[in-house]
Amino acid sequence: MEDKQFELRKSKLEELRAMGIDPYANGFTPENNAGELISLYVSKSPEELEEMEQSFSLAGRIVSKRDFGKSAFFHLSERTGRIQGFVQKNSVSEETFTLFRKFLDVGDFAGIRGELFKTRTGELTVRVLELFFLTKALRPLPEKWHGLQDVETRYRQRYLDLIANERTREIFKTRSKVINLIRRFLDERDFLEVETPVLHPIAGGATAKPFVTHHNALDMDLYLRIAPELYLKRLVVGGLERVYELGRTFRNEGVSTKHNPEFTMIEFYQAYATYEDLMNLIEDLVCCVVENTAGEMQVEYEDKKIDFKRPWKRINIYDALREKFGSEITEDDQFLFTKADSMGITHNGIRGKALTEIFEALFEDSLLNPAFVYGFPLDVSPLARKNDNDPEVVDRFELYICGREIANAFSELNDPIDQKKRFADQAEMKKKGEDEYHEMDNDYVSALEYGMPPTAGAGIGIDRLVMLLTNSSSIREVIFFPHLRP
RNA sequence: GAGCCGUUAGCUCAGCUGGUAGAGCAACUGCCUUUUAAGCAGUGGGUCACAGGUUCGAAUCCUGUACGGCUCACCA
Repeated sequence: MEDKQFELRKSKLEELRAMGIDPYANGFTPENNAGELISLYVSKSPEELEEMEQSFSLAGRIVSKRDFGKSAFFHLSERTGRIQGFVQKNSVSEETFTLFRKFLDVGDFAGIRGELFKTRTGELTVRVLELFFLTKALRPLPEKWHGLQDVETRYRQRYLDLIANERTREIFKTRSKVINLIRRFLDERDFLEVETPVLHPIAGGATAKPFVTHHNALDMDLYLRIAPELYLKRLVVGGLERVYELGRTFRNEGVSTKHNPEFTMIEFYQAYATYEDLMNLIEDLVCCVVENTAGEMQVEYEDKKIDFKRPWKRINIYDALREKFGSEITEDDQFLFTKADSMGITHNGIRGKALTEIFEALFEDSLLNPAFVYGFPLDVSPLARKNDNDPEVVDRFELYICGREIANAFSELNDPIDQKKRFADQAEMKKKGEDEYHEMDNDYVSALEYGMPPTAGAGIGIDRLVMLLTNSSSIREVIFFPHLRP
């Protein structure tokens, strides 16, 4: 049997139609909003409000009702906040009063017109003079005090989560704000926002497994992008010296509290800059975002306190490892691989992989406050420029906050011959079973052959940044519709 | 992919070592013209995730499946 509350609300809807009232009426345009009325009039005295004789109109969802028989209170919720309304038998027509009492349920949308007054308890309230039925909700809202708790329902029916839980609304407001701040920050510095393909013939720009899709007319497989990097750098070749793209990226990997198959990343590229310039830029950018969302330079995350105070620590991977194990770790392959094996690290004989994995295993968790980790080995950085002093490492860094990688950046490799060789080396590894390694991208190499100015670029994981700023322990809390099994 | 935990009314949750289902909110019917978790009296509402099994008897024990959560693995 169909649910009773649903059937009842449906029959109310039919009755409304029979009475000539459209339960999904259009055309009511509110002239005011709750936030505005509260900020303008909350401090007025009851007498001042009484004298005003001004009428206001609002529209929103009815989120609570307290019925006294001949009068009733309710709360109306909309974009700017919520405000209390009061319906009195004497102040409205018979029809309106019945409409409110018998037909308007919690969850429905209504428009109201009325005047402001203060209740005995001092709450600013709209005395309803006219009521407009806007939308019938056929299903009841989640419970009023506990809200919606069930995690699965919160993710699958995010609209209910947003209706019921203030915190969820705040998280997503912060998310929007973060994105907006980043755009403004880069726009002010003369970066150009661009859009590059999501469908790639070759999945490049990162070390990750791609989603595969198929173009029917061309009868060819295409990959959802794992990074926009190689296209953005083609634009730098084209003379767009400062570009950024903020958008969705897809990686066909495991799902966890820190991984969603589609996630939001910003990448930006600046010609005539080095990775060190980008450390400073990212410090500026993240601090700007933190200051304008948290309001201070410290952020509570889980049981920790993250301090964004500058300057941020800069840690060299090789130095850190030598300090821990002595110089053998970087000079003696035997020592390195034995160490890696003893720590249960899979490296497949790739030096750089062993080094970075050992570093991560040992130091990642200790990097609470923002820290730039640099000195990455060349063989795990096929798109980064070689360091001028040490050809085994590249001019690359990662930003860690709270033990998590938030950003990755480097001076770009703009030597086409070196790039071609790096791709070839990667393709060689790929053959050996490292299937997430790059394949040869001749089209990109030929772009470099036309000359890319010295450039540095960075990618920042927006979801992870928002997690830190909203004290969210799972990436699913900061993505409206996270990936779940259907 | 592995381990652990969970799934009971629209929502939030109880339900003990097995005896056939309970509360609050929501809903419904009354009463109530300043409440805000309004109040009072009454009523209805369940394929206990699904499928098997054990048992005289299963929400409860066992097995499997689905979905979810956490941890680990994988992974920028």
